[in-house]
Amino acid sequence: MFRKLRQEVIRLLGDYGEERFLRESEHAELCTTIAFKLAKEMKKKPDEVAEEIVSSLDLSEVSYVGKIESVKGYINFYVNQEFLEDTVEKIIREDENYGSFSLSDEKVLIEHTSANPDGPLHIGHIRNSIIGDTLARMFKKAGFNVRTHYYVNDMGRQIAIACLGFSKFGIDKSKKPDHAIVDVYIKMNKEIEQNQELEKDVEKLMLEYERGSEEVISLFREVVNLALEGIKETLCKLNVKHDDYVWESEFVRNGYVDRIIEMLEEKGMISEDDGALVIDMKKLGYEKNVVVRRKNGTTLYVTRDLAYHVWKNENYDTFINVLGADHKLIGRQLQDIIKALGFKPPEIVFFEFVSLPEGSMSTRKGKFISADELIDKVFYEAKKIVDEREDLSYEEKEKIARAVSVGALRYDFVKVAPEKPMTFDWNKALDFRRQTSAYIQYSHARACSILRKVDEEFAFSAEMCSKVERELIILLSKFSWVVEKSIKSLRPNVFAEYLMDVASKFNDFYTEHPVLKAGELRSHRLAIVEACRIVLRNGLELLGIEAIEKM
RNA sequence: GGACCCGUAGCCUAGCAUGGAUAAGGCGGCAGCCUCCUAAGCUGCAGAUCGCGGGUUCAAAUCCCGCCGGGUCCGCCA
Repeated sequence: MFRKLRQEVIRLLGDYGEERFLRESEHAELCTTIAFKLAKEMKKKPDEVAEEIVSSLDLSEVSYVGKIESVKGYINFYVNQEFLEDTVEKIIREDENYGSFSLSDEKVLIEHTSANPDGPLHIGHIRNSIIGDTLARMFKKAGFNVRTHYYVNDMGRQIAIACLGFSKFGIDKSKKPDHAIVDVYIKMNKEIEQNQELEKDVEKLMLEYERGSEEVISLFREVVNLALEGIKETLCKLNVKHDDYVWESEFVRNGYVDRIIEMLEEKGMISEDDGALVIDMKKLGYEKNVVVRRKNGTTLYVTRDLAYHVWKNENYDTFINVLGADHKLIGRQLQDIIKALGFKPPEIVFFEFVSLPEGSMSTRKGKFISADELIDKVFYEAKKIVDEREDLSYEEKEKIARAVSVGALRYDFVKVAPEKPMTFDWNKALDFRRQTSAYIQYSHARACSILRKVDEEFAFSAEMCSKVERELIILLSKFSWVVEKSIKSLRPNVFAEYLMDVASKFNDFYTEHPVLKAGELRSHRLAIVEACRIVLRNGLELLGIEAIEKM
């Protein structure tokens, strides 16, 4: 609804309706600062210009603007009662579809997580998963045709090391498979450090895998699948699911890698250097060249990734990759090479690292906190709090603790803008009695609790709205607008913040306004509670957090 | 050496794209609020030279330049 209002205001303003001057404000629903800009050109005072603009506007042309006024050069727009009534009516009518809109029906591919299958996901990887999964949910809400990929790096050196360790030591079958794999991976790395001769075995294994040796392929498949099995289980606990797992070796086997090299040759972008094939990056503004084929004839990660992006171009309209900040250089190089080949480059969301107080994490050295450990500990803490309640069954308590702990985790990661570095702190992760996600879930449960007690028609009336009710409804109307802002800037934290505001405003309403004992206002307020319930539930769902009805 | 990102109250963050109305939340601290729909809640108080220094502008947390602090990258690794 707010999107509609913005469109109306832009139309009403006509020549003055430039979007970049239009903003939300604490003083009015919308305001424009265009008078400041025009005042300069016209050599007049901003408030005079604003006055002139206001008096030229005809309110009868629009349906949702109730009042326009100019204050100190700002032009403020306020909504009318019809806007409030239509908003509440639309929310209740659309229910679980409220907030959905059709910005575009393009096919979007979102690639995220894509951690090397050499061990369990750690707390840095899940920042990737949570950003990626939340973006995917938001693009769907905006009407896009979304598919998510986990790109499996099955051809890397680290996988060869894991495979070597796997065949040498075997694995502990009593452990979760990804944890069992990382054990032999770490052990093998230590062996290699002490005995450089083993490097040759790693190289041989990589070579044979790329050449397609049946035996080696089945070894790699076994190891990678074991790791993925564990990774999928972890992701599932976090409500993250990928549509497809795409193995990079596919692009070697299906000819895309050969094609990409041919294309590069045709465009004259490639040359030989000491037996290897390299892309001349100086023309694209980079210091160093990029090798796409080694002297021994094997390809590199970037070669397969280029092939993957040619494939993406053939199958999707838009592609978004969520990558750690350490991939910035190679990511930008990839974008530029793909562009130079005449294809559409991926959009990339770079997120900064999650570090431990003692420094950065390393899977190879076994220096990391696994996502599983974090999930278990947070669940345990949540369970302790829920167990204090005596009015809930065992199943209800489990369900609540699960929902609250996953919510706390997801919200903690999603609320921070991707470009901000994070330092992980156990105390903060586990102290979630006042976690924002729980606060939002609690607000939802409160709304449900009221609605459980009634069985009657709701009848919203804009005339009866208090100040808080009015503010609350305007906030509810912004749902799809905030989704749009979030996906355009690829920053899901914007929506996370919005939902917190809704919960906070709902709690204001809740404490100030009795609902069940509101007399003639009862059905009016019930409609507001119902609308809030819907917005909170749909919003939590968008963040991948379960909206529980009791807590 | 070169490049990129971050730096906002004791702590965590929003705002920066598109400069504009008293810099907004949360945590923690202090003081209050349950004969009434879930107190995982609400109210109030205290707490900020928006890293530092210049510049542009009627107006800078926001744009430009320089510096400082933290992180990252610059492999025939991924």
